[in-house]
Amino acid sequence: MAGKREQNKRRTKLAILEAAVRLFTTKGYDRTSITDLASEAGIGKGTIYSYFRKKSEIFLAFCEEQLEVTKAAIIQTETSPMPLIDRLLAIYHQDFRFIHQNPEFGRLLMRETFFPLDLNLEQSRRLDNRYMALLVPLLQKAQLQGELRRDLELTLVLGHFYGLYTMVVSAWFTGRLLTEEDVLMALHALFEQALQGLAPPRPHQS
Amino acid sequence: MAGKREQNKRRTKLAILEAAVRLFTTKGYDRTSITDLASEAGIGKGTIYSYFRKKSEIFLAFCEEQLEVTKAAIIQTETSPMPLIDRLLAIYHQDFRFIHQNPEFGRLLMRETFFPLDLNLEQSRRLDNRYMALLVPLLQKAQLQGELRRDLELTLVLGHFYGLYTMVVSAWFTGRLLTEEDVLMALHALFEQALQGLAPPRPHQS
DNA sequence: TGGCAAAGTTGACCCTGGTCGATTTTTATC
DNA sequence: GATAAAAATCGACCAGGGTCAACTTTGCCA
Repeated sequence: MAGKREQNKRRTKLAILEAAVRLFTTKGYDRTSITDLASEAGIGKGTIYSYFRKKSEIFLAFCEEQLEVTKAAIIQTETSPMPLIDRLLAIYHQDFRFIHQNPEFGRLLMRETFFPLDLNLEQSRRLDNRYMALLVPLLQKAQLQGELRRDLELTLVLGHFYGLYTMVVSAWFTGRLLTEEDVLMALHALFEQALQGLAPPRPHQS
Repeated sequence: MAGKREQNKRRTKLAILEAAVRLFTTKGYDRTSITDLASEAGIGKGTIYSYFRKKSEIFLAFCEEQLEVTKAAIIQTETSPMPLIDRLLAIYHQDFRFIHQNPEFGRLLMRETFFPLDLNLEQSRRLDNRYMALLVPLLQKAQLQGELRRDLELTLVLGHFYGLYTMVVSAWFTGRLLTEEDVLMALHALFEQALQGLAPPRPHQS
């Protein structure tokens, strides 16, 4: 039997993750204690800590799983022939839907992603590198089609949009934007601004 | 003695805050327990909770105090006659200096400000309403001087810049940007992008 | 197979944030 | 000043995250 040890480890980790899915979605993250998690997974409390360093790490792993759905949805929109702005809006809308439906998870996820407290660096980075991989091709295409300046570094462009999205989500979390509709409108306005520029159009240059 | 009660309350609250300044700056936030705080302030543990609802609230109050310095520095730059982008950069640079020097506080502050967990809503809102009050006049002036489109809602413009700033700070926290210099350069590039627009300049419109 | 080292598991334990009812202090009223 | 209501203080207590030294299982080799 090739590696009983490995096999067990994989099974235990899976059990923890499954327990997490079950308990987090029913009781919420805060209301789920490590002890709960352990007994639901049928293992001892200490064992959990030989698979995850902190509770929040379990949470991130959980989120990664949940986000696969979103990711799939995003990939779908990717091939449709719309103007860049609409594509971006569709994608971020998709993302926001998840947050809107799971505010608790969304909040914690964004907290950890943007201002990570633990040493989740690799993990948190992996999480939004996914976005990079997803969006960069889209931006490249937009460049080719003349919807986007070609002299810009795509990383920065991506950061630009992502920053605006973050700001809007934060505004929703803090109650400055109330409905899903508000969020979308604000996002649209900001993206429009970003594309057209905040400075008045030059009379004609060159 | 007009209101011994009020007097005592004020004194106690001050004592807590002073203890917070002393302990947070020497031991850090996490390493300072509520009990530490209480004994340093010369009061009982429970008393703290009749002045602050959560530990994080003490922290925010502490930050508000620390940020007065930054605020003052910002006000100074406000009257100098530079192009909008340089002014903005100066301001955010100032702000980042605080974060750079106090990463732990900066991180927690931004976490609470953007994705508040407790019911700090009023407090967290107050914190960045300050920025509004500070920056809006600057933007208005820029509008008058033709550096900024006049058809834009200033709230959105402000959100735009703030969002970009946040993104850059987050990139620093997550190790994507390493030095203070990197941060400034990225911020400059993003602001430039925002002003000029991401879309290619229209040949000539209207 | 026997036996031993390494890997993995465990729950008692520690510490901390936050609660709560009992106790003390202040104010108002007579 | 006496007294009662209201406000404020307090620390024992609780629950949860995280640690660790003892213990069990697995893999390996003679």
